[in-house]
Amino acid sequence: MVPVTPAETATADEGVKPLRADAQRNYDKLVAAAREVFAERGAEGSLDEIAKRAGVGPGTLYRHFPTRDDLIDALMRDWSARVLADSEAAVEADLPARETLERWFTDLIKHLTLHRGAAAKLSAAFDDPSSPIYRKCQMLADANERVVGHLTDTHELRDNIESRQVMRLVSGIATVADASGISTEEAAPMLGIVIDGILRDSATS
Amino acid sequence: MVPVTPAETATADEGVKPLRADAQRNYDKLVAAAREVFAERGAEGSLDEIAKRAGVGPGTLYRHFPTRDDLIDALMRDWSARVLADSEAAVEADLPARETLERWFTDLIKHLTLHRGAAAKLSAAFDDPSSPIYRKCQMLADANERVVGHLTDTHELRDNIESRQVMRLVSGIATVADASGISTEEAAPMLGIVIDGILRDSATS
DNA sequence: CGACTATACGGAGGATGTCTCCGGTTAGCA
DNA sequence: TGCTAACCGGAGACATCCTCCGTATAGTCG
Repeated sequence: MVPVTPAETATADEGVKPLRADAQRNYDKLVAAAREVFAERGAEGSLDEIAKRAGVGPGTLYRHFPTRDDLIDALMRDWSARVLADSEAAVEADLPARETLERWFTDLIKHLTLHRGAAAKLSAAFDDPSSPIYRKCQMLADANERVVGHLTDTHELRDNIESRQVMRLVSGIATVADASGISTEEAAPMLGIVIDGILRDSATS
Repeated sequence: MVPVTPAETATADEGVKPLRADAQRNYDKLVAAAREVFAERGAEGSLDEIAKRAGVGPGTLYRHFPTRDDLIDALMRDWSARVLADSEAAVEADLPARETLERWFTDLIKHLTLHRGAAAKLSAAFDDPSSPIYRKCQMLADANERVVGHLTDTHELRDNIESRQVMRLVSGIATVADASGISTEEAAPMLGIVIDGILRDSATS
């Protein structure tokens, strides 16, 4: 089990005391248990269950993670890096605009549906700076801006397309797909409409 | 307080016994209380609180409405009629395609965000025939099909646009707008993208 | 009108989940 | 080895969902 400290999460790495050995152990066990439970039961899985499965009291869980979102935030550590990588890959592949978008949006939805209920949580936190996962939303928005911005620079998108709105739109698709249990492939037609809606010269089918 | 019986909800009106007078009274009080609580606290408001506010025991609530969605269904009685009317009005206004869609989508979002959390519930029930509000989703889908189908008939949309997908897409926008607390006006750019994505000759801005 | 019965009421209480408080424990250090 | 700040853990207060069943009453029939 790779030790993962809160320090790694913090933006400014200064001033964050290292955890005591036992605290670090429990922290890691909690994150692992949370990953399990959220995978099984979705983002609304029981927190006491997570504590129990980590072999730890509820108090310990709440000390490390005051809110549910703090816990979700913690288990999205490496997630950010993957999102970033995918957005860069999409730009660098240098495919035609349509394919770039198809690829990136598919990735985006994959990341948004990390587990059941995740898409809804991310969507909700998108405009709420006080949310513990707000930072993750910004990551997503930045990654999306990288791809959309690139296509804007090459004049392949209509004028006045804001990446923020595109981000919201795709979040919406992910949320609906997640909530109604339809697969990523089944969501493709919706992505197609959005792509047609932002591409400049989108040949009338 | 206008008496509203479950009979009015049922599709087939045969075989539904009329309620006893006291039962009818409680039914109405529960619907009124639910309307209040859902308006205040959203679709996740406490059911016990609704019972209490109706001056009725929890048992009575659960007898009339086995699930939360049955209750939500009940207080959307006249809602269906309004949705229907708006879709017909949109078609009959006979405006240019873009304006027709702008108008209809705005109405649609208004109906989907009946109260906080409603959009998410409707989105989730869209593909779940066992849900008590599935029927309401079909209403919505039919109304949307009326508008989108009309524009398809007049060849104003791209080929292969399925009204079902459009419906999902707009539900997604409504869900995100609701969850992140952005207003209907702020959602307009997203609707614009969708409209551009389905209109045949959508001039590149 | 009085009695009978199907129907409906209501609230006590079990099950589950969230979150806190504080007496007891232990890691790290001198 | 002993001290202390940091940490643990679980009892329990509180909220919410939902059920069960003894009690009450509306509607009906003689």
